[in-house]
Amino acid sequence: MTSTADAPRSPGRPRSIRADEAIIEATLDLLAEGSTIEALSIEAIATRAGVGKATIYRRWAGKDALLLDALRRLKGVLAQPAGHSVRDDLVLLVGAIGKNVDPRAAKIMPCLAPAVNRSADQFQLYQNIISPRRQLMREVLRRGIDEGVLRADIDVEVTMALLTGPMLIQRVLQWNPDLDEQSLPERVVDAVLEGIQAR
Amino acid sequence: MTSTADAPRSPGRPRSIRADEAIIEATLDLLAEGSTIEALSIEAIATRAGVGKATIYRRWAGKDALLLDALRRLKGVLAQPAGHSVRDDLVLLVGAIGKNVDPRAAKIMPCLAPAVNRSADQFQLYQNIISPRRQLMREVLRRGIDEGVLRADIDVEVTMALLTGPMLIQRVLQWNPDLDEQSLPERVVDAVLEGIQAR
DNA sequence: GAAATACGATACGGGTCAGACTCGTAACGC
DNA sequence: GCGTTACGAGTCTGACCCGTATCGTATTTC
Repeated sequence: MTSTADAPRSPGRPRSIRADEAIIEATLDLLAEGSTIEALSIEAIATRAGVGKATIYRRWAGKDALLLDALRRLKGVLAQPAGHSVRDDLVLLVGAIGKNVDPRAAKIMPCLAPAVNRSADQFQLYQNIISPRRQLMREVLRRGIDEGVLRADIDVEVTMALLTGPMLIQRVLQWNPDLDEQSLPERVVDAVLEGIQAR
Repeated sequence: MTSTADAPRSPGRPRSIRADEAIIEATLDLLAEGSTIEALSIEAIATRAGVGKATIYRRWAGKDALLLDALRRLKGVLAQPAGHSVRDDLVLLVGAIGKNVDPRAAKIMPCLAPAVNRSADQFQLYQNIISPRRQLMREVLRRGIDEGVLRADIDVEVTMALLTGPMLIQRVLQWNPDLDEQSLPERVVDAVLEGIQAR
Protein backbone atom coordinates (compact mmCIF):
# COMPACT_ATOMS: atom_id res chain seq x y z
CA MET A 1 0.00 0.00 0.00
CA THR A 2 1.34 3.40 -0.86
CA SER A 3 1.56 5.35 2.36
CA THR A 4 -0.19 8.55 1.42
CA ALA A 5 1.42 10.66 4.08
CA ASP A 6 -0.42 13.79 2.98
CA ALA A 7 -3.67 12.50 4.51
CA PRO A 8 -5.53 15.01 6.75
CA ARG A 9 -4.34 13.15 9.83
CA SER A 10 -7.24 10.99 10.87
CA PRO A 11 -8.18 10.76 14.52
CA GLY A 12 -7.65 7.69 16.62
CA ARG A 13 -4.64 5.50 17.10
CA PRO A 14 -2.45 5.42 14.01
CA ARG A 15 -1.52 2.12 12.40
CA SER A 16 1.60 0.56 13.75
CA ILE A 17 4.53 0.76 11.40
CA ARG A 18 6.19 -2.03 13.33
CA ALA A 19 3.20 -4.28 12.57
CA ASP A 20 3.51 -3.45 8.87
CA GLU A 21 7.13 -4.40 8.91
CA ALA A 22 6.60 -7.53 10.98
CA ILE A 23 3.93 -8.81 8.62
CA ILE A 24 6.04 -8.31 5.51
CA GLU A 25 9.08 -9.86 7.15
CA ALA A 26 7.11 -12.85 8.40
CA THR A 27 5.74 -13.42 4.92
CA LEU A 28 9.17 -13.38 3.33
CA ASP A 29 10.64 -15.52 6.08
CA LEU A 30 8.00 -18.20 5.71
CA LEU A 31 8.46 -18.26 1.96
CA ALA A 32 12.21 -18.48 2.31
CA GLU A 33 11.82 -21.35 4.75
CA GLY A 34 10.22 -23.44 2.07
CA SER A 35 6.56 -22.67 2.15
CA THR A 36 5.07 -22.36 -1.27
CA ILE A 37 2.97 -19.39 -2.18
CA GLU A 38 -0.33 -21.15 -1.84
CA ALA A 39 0.58 -23.14 1.23
CA LEU A 40 1.17 -19.81 2.90
CA SER A 41 -1.75 -18.95 5.17
CA ILE A 42 -2.76 -15.65 6.68
CA GLU A 43 -2.99 -17.38 10.02
CA ALA A 44 0.58 -18.61 9.84
CA ILE A 45 1.81 -15.16 8.85
CA ALA A 46 -0.11 -13.54 11.70
CA THR A 47 1.26 -15.99 14.24
CA ARG A 48 4.80 -15.62 12.96
CA ALA A 49 4.53 -11.84 12.98
CA GLY A 50 3.02 -11.80 16.46
CA VAL A 51 0.01 -10.03 15.10
CA GLY A 52 -3.73 -10.55 15.03
CA LYS A 53 -5.31 -11.65 11.78
CA ALA A 54 -7.48 -8.55 11.77
CA THR A 55 -4.36 -6.42 11.66
CA ILE A 56 -3.46 -8.04 8.36
CA TYR A 57 -6.95 -7.83 6.89
CA ARG A 58 -7.08 -4.18 7.90
CA ARG A 59 -4.18 -3.52 5.56
CA TRP A 60 -4.58 -5.94 2.69
CA ALA A 61 -7.59 -7.36 0.92
CA GLY A 62 -6.20 -10.89 0.94
CA LYS A 63 -3.17 -13.07 0.48
CA ASP A 64 -2.56 -11.99 -3.09
CA ALA A 65 -2.40 -8.31 -2.25
CA LEU A 66 -0.10 -8.99 0.66
CA LEU A 67 2.19 -11.13 -1.45
CA LEU A 68 2.41 -8.51 -4.15
CA ASP A 69 3.55 -5.99 -1.56
CA ALA A 70 5.94 -8.39 0.14
CA LEU A 71 7.62 -9.41 -3.09
CA ARG A 72 8.05 -5.81 -4.04
CA ARG A 73 10.31 -5.39 -1.03
CA LEU A 74 12.50 -8.18 -2.28
CA LYS A 75 13.72 -6.44 -5.41
CA GLY A 76 17.13 -5.80 -4.02
CA VAL A 77 19.46 -3.31 -5.57
CA LEU A 78 20.71 -3.24 -9.12
CA ALA A 79 24.29 -4.12 -9.76
CA GLN A 80 26.28 -1.14 -10.99
CA PRO A 81 28.55 -1.86 -13.96
CA ALA A 82 31.84 -0.03 -13.69
CA GLY A 83 31.79 1.11 -17.27
CA HIS A 84 35.40 0.33 -18.17
CA SER A 85 35.51 -3.08 -19.82
CA VAL A 86 32.43 -4.40 -21.56
CA ARG A 87 33.45 -7.94 -20.72
CA ASP A 88 33.92 -7.19 -17.03
CA ASP A 89 30.60 -5.39 -16.89
CA LEU A 90 28.85 -8.36 -18.45
CA VAL A 91 30.51 -10.74 -16.01
CA LEU A 92 29.30 -8.54 -13.17
CA LEU A 93 25.72 -8.42 -14.47
CA VAL A 94 25.57 -12.11 -15.26
CA GLY A 95 27.01 -12.94 -11.86
CA ALA A 96 24.34 -10.80 -10.21
CA ILE A 97 21.51 -12.82 -11.73
CA GLY A 98 19.59 -14.52 -8.98
CA LYS A 99 21.90 -13.07 -6.38
CA ASN A 100 20.01 -10.43 -4.51
CA VAL A 101 21.12 -8.63 -1.41
CA ASP A 102 18.37 -10.38 0.46
CA PRO A 103 19.42 -14.01 0.79
CA ARG A 104 15.77 -15.02 1.01
CA ALA A 105 15.27 -13.99 -2.58
CA ALA A 106 17.12 -16.99 -3.95
CA LYS A 107 14.80 -19.34 -2.10
CA ILE A 108 11.68 -17.48 -3.11
CA MET A 109 12.38 -16.98 -6.80
CA PRO A 110 11.58 -20.54 -7.91
CA CYS A 111 8.15 -20.22 -6.31
CA LEU A 112 7.29 -17.51 -8.79
CA ALA A 113 7.74 -19.73 -11.82
CA PRO A 114 4.30 -21.34 -11.62
CA ALA A 115 2.63 -18.10 -10.57
CA VAL A 116 3.99 -16.19 -13.53
CA ASN A 117 2.02 -18.30 -15.96
CA ARG A 118 -1.15 -18.23 -13.93
CA SER A 119 -1.73 -14.69 -12.81
CA ALA A 120 -1.34 -11.54 -14.87
CA ASP A 121 -0.53 -9.61 -11.71
CA GLN A 122 2.30 -11.91 -10.76
CA PHE A 123 3.58 -11.82 -14.30
CA GLN A 124 3.62 -8.02 -14.21
CA LEU A 125 5.33 -8.04 -10.84
CA TYR A 126 7.99 -10.37 -12.16
CA GLN A 127 8.52 -8.24 -15.24
CA ASN A 128 8.81 -5.13 -13.09
CA ILE A 129 11.62 -6.73 -11.17
CA ILE A 130 13.64 -8.00 -14.10
CA SER A 131 13.04 -5.42 -16.78
CA PRO A 132 15.36 -2.80 -15.22
CA ARG A 133 18.01 -5.49 -15.05
CA ARG A 134 17.46 -6.30 -18.70
CA GLN A 135 17.76 -2.61 -19.48
CA LEU A 136 21.08 -2.44 -17.67
CA MET A 137 22.45 -5.29 -19.71
CA ARG A 138 21.03 -3.81 -22.88
CA GLU A 139 22.93 -0.61 -22.26
CA VAL A 140 26.20 -2.41 -21.73
CA LEU A 141 25.71 -4.34 -24.98
CA ARG A 142 24.87 -1.16 -26.89
CA ARG A 143 27.95 0.49 -25.44
CA GLY A 144 29.98 -2.48 -26.61
CA ILE A 145 28.62 -2.05 -30.11
CA ASP A 146 29.32 1.68 -30.09
CA GLU A 147 32.86 1.10 -28.90
CA GLY A 148 33.38 -1.48 -31.62
CA VAL A 149 34.06 -4.24 -29.10
CA LEU A 150 30.92 -6.07 -30.18
CA ARG A 151 29.75 -6.65 -33.72
CA ALA A 152 27.14 -4.17 -34.94
CA ASP A 153 24.86 -6.80 -36.43
CA ILE A 154 24.15 -8.81 -33.31
CA ASP A 155 20.63 -9.24 -32.01
CA VAL A 156 20.80 -7.49 -28.66
CA GLU A 157 17.64 -9.09 -27.26
CA VAL A 158 18.73 -12.60 -28.13
CA THR A 159 22.16 -11.90 -26.70
CA MET A 160 20.62 -10.88 -23.40
CA ALA A 161 18.71 -14.14 -23.28
CA LEU A 162 21.92 -15.94 -24.11
CA LEU A 163 23.71 -14.39 -21.18
CA THR A 164 20.85 -14.63 -18.72
CA GLY A 165 19.39 -18.04 -19.49
CA PRO A 166 22.28 -20.28 -18.46
CA MET A 167 22.75 -18.47 -15.18
CA LEU A 168 19.06 -18.52 -14.37
CA ILE A 169 18.43 -22.19 -15.06
CA GLN A 170 21.49 -23.07 -13.04
CA ARG A 171 20.63 -20.94 -10.02
CA VAL A 172 16.89 -21.58 -10.04
CA LEU A 173 16.63 -25.11 -11.37
CA GLN A 174 20.07 -26.54 -10.68
CA TRP A 175 19.86 -27.58 -14.28
CA ASN A 176 23.21 -29.30 -14.40
CA PRO A 177 24.53 -30.37 -10.98
CA ASP A 178 28.03 -30.80 -12.38
CA LEU A 179 28.32 -27.19 -13.43
CA ASP A 180 30.42 -24.98 -11.16
CA GLU A 181 28.27 -22.00 -10.33
CA GLN A 182 31.13 -19.93 -9.05
CA SER A 183 33.01 -19.61 -12.31
CA LEU A 184 29.95 -19.80 -14.52
CA PRO A 185 29.43 -16.08 -15.16
CA GLU A 186 32.90 -15.66 -16.57
CA ARG A 187 32.70 -18.78 -18.67
CA VAL A 188 29.30 -17.87 -20.04
CA VAL A 189 30.36 -14.37 -21.01
CA ASP A 190 33.54 -15.56 -22.69
CA ALA A 191 31.73 -18.30 -24.57
CA VAL A 192 29.14 -15.86 -25.83
CA LEU A 193 31.81 -13.37 -26.80
CA GLU A 194 33.94 -15.78 -28.74
CA GLY A 195 31.37 -18.16 -30.14
CA ILE A 196 32.02 -21.83 -30.52
CA GLN A 197 32.45 -22.08 -34.23
CA ALA A 198 35.81 -23.07 -35.66
CA ARG A 199 37.34 -20.32 -37.74
CA MET B 1 4.84 -48.72 -8.71
CA THR B 2 6.86 -51.13 -10.72
CA SER B 3 4.55 -53.87 -11.90
CA THR B 4 6.39 -56.96 -10.79
CA ALA B 5 4.70 -59.31 -13.24
CA ASP B 6 6.59 -62.32 -11.94
CA ALA B 7 4.47 -62.42 -8.78
CA PRO B 8 3.02 -65.88 -7.92
CA ARG B 9 -0.41 -64.75 -9.09
CA SER B 10 -2.26 -63.78 -5.96
CA PRO B 11 -5.87 -64.89 -5.52
CA GLY B 12 -8.84 -62.59 -5.78
CA ARG B 13 -9.77 -59.97 -8.30
CA PRO B 14 -6.73 -58.44 -9.94
CA ARG B 15 -6.20 -54.71 -9.87
CA SER B 16 -7.77 -52.87 -12.73
CA ILE B 17 -5.27 -51.60 -15.27
CA ARG B 18 -7.87 -49.18 -16.52
CA ALA B 19 -8.08 -47.66 -13.04
CA ASP B 20 -4.31 -47.26 -12.96
CA GLU B 21 -4.40 -45.46 -16.27
CA ALA B 22 -7.40 -43.32 -15.35
CA ILE B 23 -5.76 -42.14 -12.13
CA ILE B 24 -2.52 -41.16 -13.82
CA GLU B 25 -4.35 -39.42 -16.65
CA ALA B 26 -6.64 -37.55 -14.26
CA THR B 27 -3.61 -36.36 -12.32
CA LEU B 28 -1.86 -35.05 -15.38
CA ASP B 29 -5.04 -33.49 -16.73
CA LEU B 30 -5.72 -31.61 -13.53
CA LEU B 31 -2.16 -30.34 -13.40
CA ALA B 32 -2.29 -29.26 -17.02
CA GLU B 33 -5.54 -27.43 -16.38
CA GLY B 34 -3.79 -25.13 -13.99
CA SER B 35 -3.89 -26.84 -10.64
CA THR B 36 -0.67 -26.51 -8.75
CA ILE B 37 0.98 -29.53 -7.26
CA GLU B 38 -0.16 -28.89 -3.74
CA ALA B 39 -3.62 -27.66 -4.65
CA LEU B 40 -4.11 -31.07 -6.18
CA SER B 41 -6.18 -33.29 -3.90
CA ILE B 42 -6.62 -37.02 -3.90
CA GLU B 43 -10.35 -36.47 -3.77
CA ALA B 44 -10.31 -34.36 -6.92
CA ILE B 45 -8.18 -36.93 -8.71
CA ALA B 46 -10.49 -39.75 -7.65
CA THR B 47 -13.58 -37.89 -8.81
CA ARG B 48 -12.00 -36.94 -12.11
CA ALA B 49 -10.81 -40.48 -12.71
CA GLY B 50 -14.20 -41.94 -11.79
CA VAL B 51 -12.53 -43.95 -9.07
CA GLY B 52 -12.93 -44.38 -5.33
CA LYS B 53 -10.36 -42.80 -3.06
CA ALA B 54 -9.48 -46.21 -1.66
CA THR B 55 -8.45 -47.35 -5.11
CA ILE B 56 -5.81 -44.66 -5.12
CA TYR B 57 -4.60 -45.33 -1.58
CA ARG B 58 -4.38 -49.01 -2.40
CA ARG B 59 -1.75 -48.19 -5.03
CA TRP B 60 0.15 -45.25 -3.68
CA ALA B 61 1.18 -44.18 -0.21
CA GLY B 62 0.14 -40.59 -0.78
CA LYS B 63 0.08 -37.67 -3.14
CA ASP B 64 3.85 -37.47 -3.48
CA ALA B 65 4.23 -41.07 -4.56
CA LEU B 66 1.42 -40.70 -7.04
CA LEU B 67 2.89 -37.53 -8.47
CA LEU B 68 6.28 -39.11 -8.90
CA ASP B 69 4.70 -41.90 -10.91
CA ALA B 70 2.50 -39.55 -12.92
CA LEU B 71 5.35 -37.26 -13.87
CA ARG B 72 7.40 -40.20 -15.00
CA ARG B 73 4.80 -40.86 -17.69
CA LEU B 74 5.25 -37.36 -18.99
CA LYS B 75 8.79 -37.76 -20.24
CA GLY B 76 7.83 -37.78 -23.87
CA VAL B 77 10.13 -38.94 -26.57
CA LEU B 78 13.57 -37.64 -27.34
CA ALA B 79 14.08 -35.62 -30.47
CA GLN B 80 16.23 -37.46 -32.98
CA PRO B 81 18.93 -35.35 -34.57
CA ALA B 82 19.36 -36.13 -38.26
CA GLY B 83 23.13 -36.26 -38.05
CA HIS B 84 23.92 -34.26 -41.17
CA SER B 85 24.51 -30.66 -40.18
CA VAL B 86 25.63 -29.85 -36.66
CA ARG B 87 23.86 -26.52 -36.83
CA ASP B 88 20.59 -28.08 -37.94
CA ASP B 89 20.80 -30.73 -35.24
CA LEU B 90 21.35 -28.09 -32.60
CA VAL B 91 18.42 -26.06 -33.89
CA LEU B 92 16.28 -29.18 -33.64
CA LEU B 93 17.38 -29.98 -30.10
CA VAL B 94 17.05 -26.41 -28.89
CA GLY B 95 13.63 -26.14 -30.49
CA ALA B 96 12.54 -29.32 -28.72
CA ILE B 97 13.27 -27.86 -25.29
CA GLY B 98 10.06 -27.59 -23.35
CA LYS B 99 8.13 -29.00 -26.27
CA ASN B 100 7.14 -32.52 -25.45
CA VAL B 101 4.79 -34.72 -27.38
CA ASP B 102 2.38 -34.50 -24.53
CA PRO B 103 1.01 -30.96 -24.68
CA ARG B 104 0.26 -31.11 -20.98
CA ALA B 105 3.98 -31.16 -20.24
CA ALA B 106 4.45 -27.51 -21.12
CA LYS B 107 1.83 -26.47 -18.59
CA ILE B 108 3.18 -28.74 -15.89
CA MET B 109 6.88 -27.99 -16.14
CA PRO B 110 6.82 -24.63 -14.37
CA CYS B 111 5.21 -26.30 -11.38
CA LEU B 112 8.33 -28.37 -10.89
CA ALA B 113 10.60 -25.39 -10.34
CA PRO B 114 9.75 -24.96 -6.68
CA ALA B 115 9.63 -28.69 -6.05
CA VAL B 116 13.08 -29.30 -7.45
CA ASN B 117 14.69 -27.30 -4.66
CA ARG B 118 12.54 -28.78 -1.95
CA SER B 119 12.52 -32.51 -2.43
CA ALA B 120 15.43 -34.73 -3.32
CA ASP B 121 13.03 -37.12 -5.02
CA GLN B 122 11.62 -34.46 -7.28
CA PHE B 123 15.12 -33.24 -8.05
CA GLN B 124 16.14 -36.72 -9.06
CA LEU B 125 13.01 -37.12 -11.16
CA TYR B 126 13.74 -33.88 -12.94
CA GLN B 127 17.32 -34.88 -13.59
CA ASN B 128 16.19 -38.23 -14.93
CA ILE B 129 14.04 -36.45 -17.46
CA ILE B 130 16.57 -33.92 -18.69
CA SER B 131 19.86 -35.77 -18.45
CA PRO B 132 19.24 -37.94 -21.55
CA ARG B 133 18.43 -34.75 -23.42
CA ARG B 134 21.64 -33.19 -22.21
CA GLN B 135 23.46 -36.29 -23.36
CA LEU B 136 21.95 -35.97 -26.81
CA MET B 137 23.14 -32.41 -27.13
CA ARG B 138 26.53 -33.35 -25.75
CA GLU B 139 26.96 -35.92 -28.49
CA VAL B 140 26.08 -33.46 -31.20
CA LEU B 141 28.60 -30.97 -29.83
CA ARG B 142 31.31 -33.64 -29.61
CA ARG B 143 30.55 -34.64 -33.18
CA GLY B 144 30.91 -31.02 -34.19
CA ILE B 145 34.30 -30.90 -32.55
CA ASP B 146 35.40 -34.14 -34.21
CA GLU B 147 34.26 -32.90 -37.59
CA GLY B 148 36.13 -29.67 -37.06
CA VAL B 149 32.99 -27.59 -37.32
CA LEU B 150 33.34 -26.52 -33.71
CA ARG B 151 36.49 -25.39 -31.99
CA ALA B 152 38.23 -28.08 -29.98
CA ASP B 153 38.81 -25.93 -26.92
CA ILE B 154 35.21 -25.10 -26.11
CA ASP B 155 33.66 -26.04 -22.79
CA VAL B 156 30.97 -28.49 -23.82
CA GLU B 157 29.02 -28.31 -20.56
CA VAL B 158 28.88 -24.53 -20.59
CA THR B 159 27.89 -24.56 -24.23
CA MET B 160 24.95 -26.82 -23.44
CA ALA B 161 23.80 -24.39 -20.77
CA LEU B 162 24.23 -21.59 -23.29
CA LEU B 163 21.96 -23.30 -25.77
CA THR B 164 19.39 -24.54 -23.28
CA GLY B 165 19.08 -21.62 -20.90
CA PRO B 166 17.59 -18.99 -23.21
CA MET B 167 15.00 -21.39 -24.54
CA LEU B 168 14.03 -22.62 -21.12
CA ILE B 169 13.60 -19.23 -19.47
CA GLN B 170 11.56 -18.06 -22.41
CA ARG B 171 9.25 -21.07 -22.55
CA VAL B 172 8.89 -21.56 -18.82
CA LEU B 173 9.14 -18.04 -17.45
CA GLN B 174 8.24 -15.91 -20.45
CA TRP B 175 11.37 -14.07 -19.52
CA ASN B 176 11.18 -11.47 -22.27
CA PRO B 177 7.67 -10.97 -23.68
CA ASP B 178 9.07 -9.22 -26.73
CA LEU B 179 11.11 -12.19 -27.83
CA ASP B 180 9.67 -14.23 -30.68
CA GLU B 181 9.63 -17.81 -29.51
CA GLN B 182 9.14 -19.25 -32.97
CA SER B 183 12.46 -18.12 -34.42
CA LEU B 184 14.36 -18.26 -31.15
CA PRO B 185 16.00 -21.67 -31.56
CA GLU B 186 17.65 -20.68 -34.81
CA ARG B 187 18.75 -17.32 -33.54
CA VAL B 188 20.15 -18.77 -30.34
CA VAL B 189 22.14 -21.43 -32.14
CA ASP B 190 23.54 -18.98 -34.66
CA ALA B 191 24.48 -16.49 -31.99
CA VAL B 192 26.26 -19.15 -29.97
CA LEU B 193 28.03 -20.42 -33.06
CA GLU B 194 29.29 -17.08 -34.23
CA GLY B 195 29.82 -15.27 -30.96
CA ILE B 196 29.15 -11.60 -30.57
CA GLN B 197 32.67 -10.25 -30.45
CA ALA B 198 33.91 -8.01 -33.21
CA ARG B 199 36.78 -9.53 -35.11
C1' DG C 1 -11.77 13.15 29.33
C1' DA C 2 -14.37 11.86 25.17
C1' DA C 3 -14.46 10.09 20.56
C1' DA C 4 -12.08 7.49 17.31
C1' DT C 5 -9.22 4.15 15.72
C1' DA C 6 -5.73 0.81 16.38
C1' DC C 7 -3.96 -3.32 18.81
C1' DG C 8 -3.52 -8.77 20.07
C1' DA C 9 -6.36 -12.46 21.07
C1' DT C 10 -9.88 -15.41 20.32
C1' DA C 11 -14.28 -17.39 18.74
C1' DC C 12 -17.24 -18.26 14.97
C1' DG C 13 -19.51 -20.53 10.74
C1' DG C 14 -18.30 -22.37 6.48
C1' DG C 15 -15.25 -24.65 3.65
C1' DT C 16 -11.72 -28.27 1.94
C1' DC C 17 -9.04 -32.14 2.57
C1' DA C 18 -6.50 -36.46 4.41
C1' DG C 19 -6.97 -41.14 5.50
C1' DA C 20 -9.31 -44.81 7.44
C1' DC C 21 -13.45 -47.01 7.20
C1' DT C 22 -17.95 -49.29 5.50
C1' DC C 23 -21.14 -50.69 2.04
C1' DG C 24 -22.87 -53.88 -1.76
C1' DT C 25 -20.92 -55.54 -6.03
C1' DA C 26 -17.54 -57.57 -9.39
C1' DA C 27 -13.81 -60.54 -10.88
C1' DC C 28 -10.53 -63.95 -10.16
C1' DG C 29 -8.50 -69.13 -8.66
C1' DC C 30 -9.67 -73.28 -6.92
C1' DG D 1 -19.89 -72.23 -5.22
C1' DC D 2 -16.43 -70.40 -2.03
C1' DG D 3 -12.73 -67.67 -0.39
C1' DT D 4 -10.22 -63.77 -1.68
C1' DT D 5 -9.32 -59.48 -3.38
C1' DA D 6 -10.60 -55.27 -6.01
C1' DC D 7 -14.13 -52.13 -7.27
C1' DG D 8 -16.98 -47.34 -6.95
C1' DA D 9 -19.28 -44.81 -3.76
C1' DG D 10 -19.86 -43.01 0.28
C1' DT D 11 -19.19 -41.79 5.53
C1' DC D 12 -16.60 -40.16 9.46
C1' DT D 13 -13.04 -37.82 12.35
C1' DG D 14 -9.69 -34.56 12.81
C1' DA D 15 -6.97 -31.08 10.77
C1' DC D 16 -6.38 -26.68 8.79
C1' DC D 17 -7.83 -22.50 6.86
C1' DC D 18 -10.68 -18.15 5.48
C1' DG D 19 -12.79 -13.96 6.56
C1' DT D 20 -15.65 -11.69 10.02
C1' DA D 21 -16.79 -10.38 14.53
C1' DT D 22 -16.08 -9.32 19.21
C1' DC D 23 -13.52 -8.97 23.25
C1' DG D 24 -10.67 -5.67 26.52
C1' DT D 25 -6.77 -2.57 26.00
C1' DA D 26 -3.68 1.06 23.98
C1' DT D 27 -2.81 5.31 21.56
C1' DT D 28 -4.02 9.25 19.24
C1' DT D 29 -6.79 14.04 18.32
C1' DC D 30 -9.81 17.48 19.86
